[in-house]
Amino acid sequence: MNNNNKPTGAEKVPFDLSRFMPYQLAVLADDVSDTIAQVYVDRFDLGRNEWRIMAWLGSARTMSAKDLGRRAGLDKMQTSRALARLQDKDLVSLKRDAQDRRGNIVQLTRAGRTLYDKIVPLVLAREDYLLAALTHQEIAALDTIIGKLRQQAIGLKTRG
Amino acid sequence: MNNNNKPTGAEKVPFDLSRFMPYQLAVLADDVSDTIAQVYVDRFDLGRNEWRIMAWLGSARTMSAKDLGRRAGLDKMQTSRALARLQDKDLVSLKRDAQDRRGNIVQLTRAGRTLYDKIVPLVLAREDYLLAALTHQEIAALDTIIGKLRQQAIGLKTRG
DNA sequence: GCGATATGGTAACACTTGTTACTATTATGT
DNA sequence: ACATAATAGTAACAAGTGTTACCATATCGC
Repeated sequence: MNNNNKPTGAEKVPFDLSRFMPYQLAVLADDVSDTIAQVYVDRFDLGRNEWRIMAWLGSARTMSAKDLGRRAGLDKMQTSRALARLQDKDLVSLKRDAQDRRGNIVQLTRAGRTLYDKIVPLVLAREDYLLAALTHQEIAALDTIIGKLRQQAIGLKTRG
Repeated sequence: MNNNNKPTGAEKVPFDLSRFMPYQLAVLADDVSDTIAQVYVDRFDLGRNEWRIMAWLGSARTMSAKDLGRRAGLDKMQTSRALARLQDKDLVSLKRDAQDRRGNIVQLTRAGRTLYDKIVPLVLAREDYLLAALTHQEIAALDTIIGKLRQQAIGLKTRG
C-alpha cells in the first residue's frame, strides 16, 4: 500500500506512515471502535473487554469462563478481571463448574440481559450507519479482505 | 455486516459478535499491529507510540512536538511521555522552539536515524507479506474502503 | 494408585495509561 | 496595555494492564 518505488537495490526507501497499511488499519479500527465504545462506555460504563464478554454471553445461555475469554480474545487474567468487574456490577453471575471444579460457568443476570438487550440495537445501528458509507460490493469485499489479511497475519504471528 | 434479519419491527435481533464489523476490524487491526510490533518491540524495545513518532520524524528533518503528536494520533500527554522515553534512549533530541517558547522542536539523533533506517525495511517487508494475501483489486478496494469508513466514523465521533 | 505435569483461575507487584490540575508562554479583546 | 483566554507541555495521582508466581483441581505416565 505504501507508494514506495519497488526497491531494486539498496537505495533509501522513502517511508510514508500515512500510506502504511497496518497504520491506516490501526487508525481506522480505533476510530470505529470509538464510535461503538461511545455506546457502552459513556452510556453504560462498560469497558471494552466487559462488553465483549457480554456480547458473547448474550447469544448463549451459559458459557465457561475459559471459552468466553478465548472467544473475546482475552488472556486468562484479562478474562478474570473483566468478569470480576461484571460481577461487581451484577451483570453476570459465576458458579463453579461441577464437572471441572477449576473452572467457572458464567451467565448473564437478569440485569445483564436487560442491559445487553438495550445495547445491541444501539451498536447495530452504529454499524449500519458506518456501513452506509460503502456500496454492497465494498461491504462484501471488506469481508473477504478481512478474512484473508487475518489469515496471513496469524501466520506471521506464531512463526515470528 | 451482521447477518441479522432487517428489523421490521421490535422482534429480538440476533446478535453475532463475530459478524460485527467493528469487532472484526478491531481483531484484524490487533493481529496486523502485532505482526508489525514484533519488529520494533521485540527487537528494538520501542513502544507503539514511540515508533509512530520516529516514523513521522524519519521523513522530516525536524518537527514540532505538537505536530508529531497530532500526526501520530496521540494526545499531548502520550506525546510527552513517548518523547521522554525516546530521549532517554537517545533516539531523539528536543530543543525549545525559539519562535514559540512553549513548544519543542524534535529531531532524530544520529542513533535515532540509524535505528529508523534499520526498522523501515523490516516493517515494509511485513506489509508486503501481508498484502501478498490480496489481489491488486482488493488492495485498491481496501484503500477506498478505509477512507470511506474513516470519514463516516469521524462524523459519528464528534457529534456523539 | 500416585508422583509429575497441565489447566483454570487469582494475588501481588511493577509498569503503563488516563485524568486532572498546574506552569509557562503566547494570542485576543477592548 | 492589560486582563482574559488559549496553547504547549508536564507533574501527580488514580486506574488499568502485563507479568510472575502461586493455589486448587484435573490429567497423564507408568
